[in-house]
Amino acid sequence: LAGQAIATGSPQGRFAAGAKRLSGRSLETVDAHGKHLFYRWQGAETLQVDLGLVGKFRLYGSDPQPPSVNTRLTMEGNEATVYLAGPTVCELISPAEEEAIRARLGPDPLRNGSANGKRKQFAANLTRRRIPIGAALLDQRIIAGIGNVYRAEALFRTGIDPHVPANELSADATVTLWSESARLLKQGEKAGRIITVDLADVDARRRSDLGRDERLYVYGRQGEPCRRCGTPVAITEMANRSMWWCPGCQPTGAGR
DNA sequence: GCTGCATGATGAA
DNA sequence: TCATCCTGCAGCA
Repeated sequence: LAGQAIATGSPQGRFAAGAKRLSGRSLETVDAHGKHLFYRWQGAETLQVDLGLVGKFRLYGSDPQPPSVNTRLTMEGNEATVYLAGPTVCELISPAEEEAIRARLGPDPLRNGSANGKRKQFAANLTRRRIPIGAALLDQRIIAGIGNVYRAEALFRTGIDPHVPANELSADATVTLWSESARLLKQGEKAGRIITVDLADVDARRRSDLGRDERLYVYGRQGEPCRRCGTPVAITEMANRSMWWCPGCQPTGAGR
């Protein structure tokens, strides 16, 4: 859509004023910081989008389906049409407001910038928190872009006990956790879906077509035997969300 | 046709 | 810490 004039609309109506304001304008660039998306329009206005839990984009080429009545925003370009429904955030902001939002987000492993610098920022952010590391990973001010799936999977893969206080994580564990999170996010970006298992842990016959249940180690698998050690996967509420982990691979205090 | 749930964020208490 | 918002879909009757 970028680099061309876009026709916008809001079938659902909740973004009607914004859509009317943007319609016919040129979309200059699209950028992401963690889960926040920034559409920058001609005229120095930014459309900020955050999908939240249920938000969804639908993409079409030359012949789009009609939008559902719940579609918050439609954007039609020359060769593509995008529908947005259910976002937590969809609003027009100024460049200054965009900057303020960025300023309170933690480092995003998928953004350009010195990997070392971002990792150190992550480490510094952890030392100021006493909350469990499993809660810290969901706080977008500490690290931007990790959600409920990646927090469980990254902690499993690094063998860290989710209950260890963020400020008590060892330097080694902090480095490992950052680099593993970054690696998983990049892999997911490339694949277009979340895959955290090593091929070594997958039945050879299924490697080319992993079922949904085979792409992850612990997320959503309470009670099932751990794919690495066989211990039943545990579930704990942490930061208001379900947290899955393996008491065998992530023993009490591991990572401290 | 219902109900409950989901890869979240926010603002009040 | 909790309720609330937002949508679509699977799993039920």
